[in-house]
Amino acid sequence: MQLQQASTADRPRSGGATRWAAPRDAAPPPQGGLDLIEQFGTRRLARRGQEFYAAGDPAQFCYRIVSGCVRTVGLDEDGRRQVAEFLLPGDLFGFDSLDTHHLSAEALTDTVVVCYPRRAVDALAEQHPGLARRLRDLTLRNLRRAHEKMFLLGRKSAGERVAAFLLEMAERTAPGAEGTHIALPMTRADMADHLGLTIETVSRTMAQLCREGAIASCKSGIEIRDREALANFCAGGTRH
Amino acid sequence: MQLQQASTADRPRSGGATRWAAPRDAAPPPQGGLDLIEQFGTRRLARRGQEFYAAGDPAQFCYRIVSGCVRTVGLDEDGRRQVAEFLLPGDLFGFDSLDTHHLSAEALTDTVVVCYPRRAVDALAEQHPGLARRLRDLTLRNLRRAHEKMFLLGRKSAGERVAAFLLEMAERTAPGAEGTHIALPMTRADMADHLGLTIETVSRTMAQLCREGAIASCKSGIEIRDREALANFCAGGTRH
DNA sequence: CGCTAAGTTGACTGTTCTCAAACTTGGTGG
DNA sequence: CCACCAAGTTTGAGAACAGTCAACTTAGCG
Repeated sequence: MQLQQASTADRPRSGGATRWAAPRDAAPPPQGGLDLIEQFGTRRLARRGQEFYAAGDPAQFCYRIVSGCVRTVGLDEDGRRQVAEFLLPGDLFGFDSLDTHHLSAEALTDTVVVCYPRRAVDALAEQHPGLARRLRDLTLRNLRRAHEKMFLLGRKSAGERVAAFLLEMAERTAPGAEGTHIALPMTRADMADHLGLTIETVSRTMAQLCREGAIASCKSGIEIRDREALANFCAGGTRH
Repeated sequence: MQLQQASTADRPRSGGATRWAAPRDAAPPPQGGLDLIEQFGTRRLARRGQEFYAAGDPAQFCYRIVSGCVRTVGLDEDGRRQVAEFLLPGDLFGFDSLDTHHLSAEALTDTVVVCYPRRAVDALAEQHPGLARRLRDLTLRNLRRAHEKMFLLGRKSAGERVAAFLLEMAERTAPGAEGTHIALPMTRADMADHLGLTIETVSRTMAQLCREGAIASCKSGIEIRDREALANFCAGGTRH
């Protein structure tokens, strides 16, 4: 399942754009100090289900998503799973590692990434304090998000978790828009393992949100019908 | 409740060592690139309950604990609380912030810290790539710990959470030692808000661990009686 | 067109929460 | 020194939320 470098490699500006590089879902290259690393980026395609790296692997590469969706996953000896994050076009991953990755990263859909050798990134950071700063800020933002997620997992009800998740996905894919279609490329099992619930509870909760008119379910996604109601649900919809 | 700078400030090497600077619980200054910032450190005493900073405050200082114990806390509008971490001598905090702190930090006991101005730390990091690297690694380790905690909160039972917490505290205060006294300077409420449980559940679970002989409770702490049993409890003690 | 994986729904169980009361503990002042 | 008080902790009984098990439906794919 490991990503094949040779077979899917693709020069950064090579003319042969595949359908994965279609402009409508392509994420722009990063701004700020991070554009320095762009010269070392290599474009790659990962098929649905392919693994970018496994937990414990040496951290050789970091990635930026151009199109598609990726999940980072932790697994314990009992087979219990925790999906740390879902990553969308524009998101970076694999930067948040020391010598080895402690989570695995897998493509949820066919995904195009730009891939940077860590060695080059680290060397560049040595010379450019601005880049080093950006990398630290990136990690700090991830840490902040992790703390918010800890709060979600430790202190929120099933309803609040699902509603918060849907709002987050909506915000990330179509900021501010109401009534638009939100793609949910992950399975119920992925959502459950992300939210600390079971697939049945996720399914039931989404059914309830439909019944109450907050969302409508389309195929492989939802539509936000009543953002207000969803946000409300976030802060104690089930609790009295 | 905000920490008073003037009244508690204390020059780094001033002779007037208070009882808080007693050598037996004093943590050594940091090694690696981090010792560079030591020249800017100022020693301070925070009384039990005092706040180093609140969520939303501009991030002006970062801290290293010399003795005592600190908690970082997130609070939401409903009054629900999440204790992100407990910090012990040698631990650093306040480094994991962007412009503002997103958690508050409070002293659990009378605590001596060394306090570094962020402005100086950042400026130093600009000039010393090694320090910048160390700061990023520090944040990365925090992120890794946050991910482990997410797993704990999302996927483990009450028994596993409490057992894991006690083992973690044991490991941090007396690595490898069995039968030693482990201080627990936090209240049951703090533990509950850290583990995503209620005080009653924490209390009941600890009572059960006592009954089973894994631990014994001393005043304001516990003694690990059977590390094996505790570790066992960690990985599915209540589950079949 | 049937196979498999994913999703839904229902009935039931159980862990954890809630509410309430009794019980420690530590500090304060008479 | 002891009584008192407040804060924290323990324990119990019952309720509720989410989990488990199982049947069924739907969707995707050869």
